[in-house]
Amino acid sequence: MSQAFAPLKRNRLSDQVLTQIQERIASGELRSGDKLPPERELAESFGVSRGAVREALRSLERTGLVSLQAGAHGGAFIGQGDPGLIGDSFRNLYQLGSVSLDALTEARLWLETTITRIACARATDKDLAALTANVDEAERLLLSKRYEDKIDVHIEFHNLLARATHNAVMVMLMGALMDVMRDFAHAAGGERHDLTIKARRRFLAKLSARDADAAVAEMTEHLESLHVRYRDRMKERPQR
Amino acid sequence: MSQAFAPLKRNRLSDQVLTQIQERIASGELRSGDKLPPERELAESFGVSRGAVREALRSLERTGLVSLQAGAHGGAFIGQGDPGLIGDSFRNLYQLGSVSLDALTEARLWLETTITRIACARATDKDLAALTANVDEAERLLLSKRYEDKIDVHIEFHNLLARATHNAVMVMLMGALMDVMRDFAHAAGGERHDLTIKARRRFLAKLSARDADAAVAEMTEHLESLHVRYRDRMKERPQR
DNA sequence: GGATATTTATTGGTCCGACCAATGGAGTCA
DNA sequence: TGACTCCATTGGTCGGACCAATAAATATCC
Repeated sequence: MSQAFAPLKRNRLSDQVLTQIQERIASGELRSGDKLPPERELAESFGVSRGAVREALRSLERTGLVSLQAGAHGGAFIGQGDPGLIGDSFRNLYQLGSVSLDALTEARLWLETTITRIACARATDKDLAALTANVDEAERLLLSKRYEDKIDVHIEFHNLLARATHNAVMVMLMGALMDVMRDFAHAAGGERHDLTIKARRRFLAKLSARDADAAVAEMTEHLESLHVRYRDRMKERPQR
Repeated sequence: MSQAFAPLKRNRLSDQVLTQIQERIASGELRSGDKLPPERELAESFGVSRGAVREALRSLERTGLVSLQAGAHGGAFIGQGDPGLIGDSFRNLYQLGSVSLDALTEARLWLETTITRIACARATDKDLAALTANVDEAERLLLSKRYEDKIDVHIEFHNLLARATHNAVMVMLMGALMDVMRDFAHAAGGERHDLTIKARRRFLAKLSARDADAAVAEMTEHLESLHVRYRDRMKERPQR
């Protein structure tokens, strides 16, 4: 059958510079902490203008691949990546209408169910203490005016729970979804945080008892009611 | 208590331009498909040089927020985001040593378990047909020389399974993890694909019968053996 | 001598003004 | 009518200048 040819676009010099540096990172030739030559040198060895090099570096910086630093011993240093970019991606996809709120909350619920099960098996005393401390903090903030703070503490609970799986990727995935959720929460505002806190204390009891099914049931119920409430709120707002 | 002040760095003009455009997208003022003013105009209204504007646009382009297009009716168009960026983020995090192979495969296994359960409940005949067709294709390719092709077909199986959840976010998450897995597979090479195909046929039978527990068992066993094999292979290679 | 201020070299950040390259529409000619 | 040519618009590149941050080297002062 006839192959569908790729549209091919790669004519920009700055993209070629970008690609070449990326390849050196992928191949392991450039590693975290290494320093790239100065822009002027790069420009010369690539045979392009400094502007082209800068655009490439700007792209790399945006992806967390390099971080730029001015000054005498500055330069373009290979970074360590940025887990926050995953959340940014989702945020953008949502803002641009490529994913729906429903899909996000549904996925989050499934993810959190899994996380709860794993956390039940793996959570250390330290993890449980951190979760408890978080709920305590939330309770302290009940009377606070700044509801952004309150929301952030509640969001953090989910991230702490993910951390109890002791799996870095899971922490990142959950963190990414919660980043988007934070936007909603800030926009939607005013939850019944007192009820949430009570639910979380019950949840933590189940978790401490290593009763996975009961913990999942508690979590599911809470999240689903929250989802319904968000959905109602967002309906009243202009869709973008 | 004393607040820990943020380090603050935002002095670059190009970053301020970037931020302002991003905010207009976030606020919904700029939507998918809209066109930004020409670079020269932007530069004038921001009161900065064209170079600064270009660097900002380059950043936006990298994130899939805008796509640049030369020519008479060209310009910077607001895009729709790029789901592939999530996979890129993980790839970078791995390459730069911020996440381990173990964490990735473990998370993938958990994710795939969830996906299997959901797919069992939601997969349509069309989904099942697509999965079957994929395995057929894999069988046809058994004798092929190009092992990259064979691997890609095998990878695609997991993406198709994720699609059977009918949740776009889940598809993206799985797709992201599989992107990284593809790199490994290409590097590690030569699997016993004939065995994999047999396992998948058994798996599909369980899935068609809507027997979630059995399907999960089949999937888990296969993935775990795969994981062990990868790990052994990568040990022989220089770690980066 | 040692602490402090100053200079200086390096490197990213910005600007300007020019020209090239792609592209689609208007105008032209057969 | 239809194919061709020109041209205005807009991104892509260039180079060469200057500013700003930074740390090391140097000079200065007690």
